[in-house]
Amino acid sequence: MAARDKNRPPVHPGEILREDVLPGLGMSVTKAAEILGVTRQALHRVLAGTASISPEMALRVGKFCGNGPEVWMRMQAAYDLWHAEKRMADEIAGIKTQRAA
Amino acid sequence: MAARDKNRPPVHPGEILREDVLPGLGMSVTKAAEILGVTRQALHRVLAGTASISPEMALRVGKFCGNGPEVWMRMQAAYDLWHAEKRMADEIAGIKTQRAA
DNA sequence: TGACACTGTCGCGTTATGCGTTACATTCGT
DNA sequence: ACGAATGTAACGCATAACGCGACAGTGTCA
Repeated sequence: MAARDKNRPPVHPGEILREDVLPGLGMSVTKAAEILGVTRQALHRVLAGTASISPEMALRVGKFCGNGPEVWMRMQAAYDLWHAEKRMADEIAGIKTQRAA
Repeated sequence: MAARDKNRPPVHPGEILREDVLPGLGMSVTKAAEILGVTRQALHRVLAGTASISPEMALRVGKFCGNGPEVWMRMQAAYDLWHAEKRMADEIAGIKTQRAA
């Protein structure tokens, strides 16, 4: 496993779709969107990183690729978490970890 | 690992908080919410299952418990996925898995 | 009994987001 | 040049997390 640098943002799931999955299948965005049952714009938003992988989208893409939805959910969670962590760093630091009595 | 029955819905993360975490610490909902930096109502919504664990909430609870946000993210993702899968079963079944050329 | 804290809910407003729809400009292959 | 695919943008809709205020029920303690 090539662990990613923790100081660098994780790749957006759409990046994988755009750069690996679709080229690997030799499939256009329009055609993929049609198969997925969403509009090409909705898929494009995911590819461009302006929309997240929703649970619904993860199910679609997971079935489309054959690797299941969990992979895409994990990628999205890692992405969301990294950005939220960066944004809330100060506030989180102020929360004291509790100890069991 | 005690794998859960796939036909039964996964536990909501709030259930763990309510039944294990808070009792283990002997802490009230009001006090916990205060430490987390959210309103007691917001925390209650999570405990009651009427709100999900957002990435922000996962960070708070993860720091609060000391086990990190990933556990809570995974629980929420499993919960969301199970319900979405149930809801979209027919539509997902209609998506054909693609084969690399 | 009365004062007080905790809890479960409800409603409202704010903000954010995924998705569909329509529309427009650009690029590319034939 | 024509058509297909693409990248964007704007609008509306539905959903959802959160804070805030309010109210009722419960339990505890002086």
